[in-house]
Amino acid sequence: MTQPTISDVARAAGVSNATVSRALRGLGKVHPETRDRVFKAAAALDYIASPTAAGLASGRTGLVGIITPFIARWFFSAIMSSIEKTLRDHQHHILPIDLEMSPITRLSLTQGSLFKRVDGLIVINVEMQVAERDLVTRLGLPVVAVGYPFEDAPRIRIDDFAAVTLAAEHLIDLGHRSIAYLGKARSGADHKQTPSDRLAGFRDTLDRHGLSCPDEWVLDSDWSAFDAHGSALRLLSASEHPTAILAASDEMGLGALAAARELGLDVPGDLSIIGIDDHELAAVFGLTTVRQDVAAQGTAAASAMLAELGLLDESFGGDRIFPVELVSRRSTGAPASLG
Amino acid sequence: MTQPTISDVARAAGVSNATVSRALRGLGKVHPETRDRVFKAAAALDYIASPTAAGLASGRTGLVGIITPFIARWFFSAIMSSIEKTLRDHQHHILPIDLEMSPITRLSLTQGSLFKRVDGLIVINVEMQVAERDLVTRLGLPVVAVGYPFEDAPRIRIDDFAAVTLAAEHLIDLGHRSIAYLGKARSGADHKQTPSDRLAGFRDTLDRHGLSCPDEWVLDSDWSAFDAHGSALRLLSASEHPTAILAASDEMGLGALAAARELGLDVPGDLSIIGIDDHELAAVFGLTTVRQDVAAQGTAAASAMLAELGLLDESFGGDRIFPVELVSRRSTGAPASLG
DNA sequence: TTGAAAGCGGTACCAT
DNA sequence: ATGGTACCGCTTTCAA
Repeated sequence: MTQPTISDVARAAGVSNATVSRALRGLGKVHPETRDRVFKAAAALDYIASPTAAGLASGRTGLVGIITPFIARWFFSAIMSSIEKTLRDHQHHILPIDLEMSPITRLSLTQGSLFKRVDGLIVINVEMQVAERDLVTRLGLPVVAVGYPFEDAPRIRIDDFAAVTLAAEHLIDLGHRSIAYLGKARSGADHKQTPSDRLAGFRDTLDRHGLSCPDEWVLDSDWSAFDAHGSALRLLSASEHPTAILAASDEMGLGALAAARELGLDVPGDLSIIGIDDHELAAVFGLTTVRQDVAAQGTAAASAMLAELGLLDESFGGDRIFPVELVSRRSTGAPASLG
Repeated sequence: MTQPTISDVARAAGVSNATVSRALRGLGKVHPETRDRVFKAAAALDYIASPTAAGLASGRTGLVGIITPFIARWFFSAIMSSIEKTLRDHQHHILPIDLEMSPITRLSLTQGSLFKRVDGLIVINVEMQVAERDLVTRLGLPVVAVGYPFEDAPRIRIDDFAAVTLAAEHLIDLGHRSIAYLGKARSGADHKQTPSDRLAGFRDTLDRHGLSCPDEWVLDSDWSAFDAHGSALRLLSASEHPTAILAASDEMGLGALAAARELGLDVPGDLSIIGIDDHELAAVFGLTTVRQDVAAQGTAAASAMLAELGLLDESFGGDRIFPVELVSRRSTGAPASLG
């Protein structure tokens, strides 16, 4: 029940604690024979070093905090999965914080012990609060930002503006002139950079093409499929509705798709729908979208963190903008009025 | 840059380290006036205790490991979100491990430092390997199981067998006699308890009603919507197909729904589809399903862990089986042949 | 109620 | 290449 410590291994191998430590961590400067004895002794005792003790002594915990506005949504769980796997390959663990419904609880990030128990922070699409930035600075914590920028920390992202542009121009090229937008952020959301960039891109593209979009066709959403479904239902039930909907995410696009079918609209005949992301279900339901590679972004974020921690030869830094790509499927086509 | 330690606070408050420690943790046995001085000093210095040092000294890290077969799938990300929030309310953090694609890497759980850095383990729907069970025992780590059982650890789950029974009988009640099943686990998956329980429930229900299901109507799946979509497409393209599909999860049910629409089948006229879970998109697409409350299960799992750690007054333990409920929507109805 | 001091289990610098 | 030995910063008896 009582675990073997480094001293037990040292005694068994007939060497000092220091040597055991070096040998087990592969620090060189250890005679191969000694190294062998140490490994044998450690194995015989089923020795596992205490990460806590090592952390206290070395100042490195092997933990990376992940701050996200949601855990349970497509982009966030997908990127977390990929970050976790990459970090684990380098003996690091993630310590995720789900900000959803925690406007107040964020105190716990600074007051509580999160920041003091991690070696670094990956911040996914949220803005750090003042107290949080202060503490990060004071602790000298390395930060990697995904989406929303953080000071001059390395940043991983797609060009949201360009992604929407791609989506909007796809619709425009098909002949659509009246296009609704689904996914304007509600005020107070923690998650806002992506929503606002995408909306800006939409407006800009319409402008450049001499088109406009009435306010009532720019739909609020909390970015859930459920909420989007309701909004789309309302939009499409009106006497006059647009010939296309650009949804700022596939989850919302799927909500719109379901709404259209529910109302008996032909897609894309009566209504074209395009999303952004390339959610697994977009392919399944034939939703046209602008694809981003989330797993690659996760790997990049994790690598950037490892680099910040000096654990990688390569160095990252700066902005890494991942490409996006139009994936044309069955939910978009020329408006029937043209056909 | 150099952080204040407990000694700095002690000095500033004119008391000993021990008193600071007690005061800050609210351990009673501290004079209110002293307590005040300590708090003021701590605040003035922006003192935050080192969790690592506290962990080493106390033997408790405040970390709970979460072992799951996937992070990026509906059930798993949803329950993780809820576990994280509950645990965080009690000053604990989660340390998730994504087993997906890591058949070998599981070594890292024991060899690597996961088990030695957590106070307990929540194991979600995976079977622990021998080395893992051994280590858990040796370390005396408390375990809470979700779904797949672990020795006599507290267990949180729904009755998968009953859930499928509910789904199958719904179809049978509607008049279906030829029902396909989607979601037989492929061999080698880490995630298997739920798949096998659900399949068993399906077979049993059919038996009890004197029905049978040919092998080619029991479809393999890795439980992704994408894979299910492909299987359903194949099934429904055959010259003769069932009047209903029971999908072992909503993600798969949605895949089947998309396939049916793609082939121009009327749902539920030509084909009824029922899922299990009540995924957000099930409501959106009108998929009939058997609902389970994942957030409640997450809260329960977290509470059970806190109880195991002696941090809660109430005690959990034993099996907690959460209720499921049929949610009838538009994807199921009587088979056309009856109408 | 408070303080002194011995750990907790490693790491890393300084010698040798 | 190896050993000695101060820490790392907090918790927890044991005494006072």
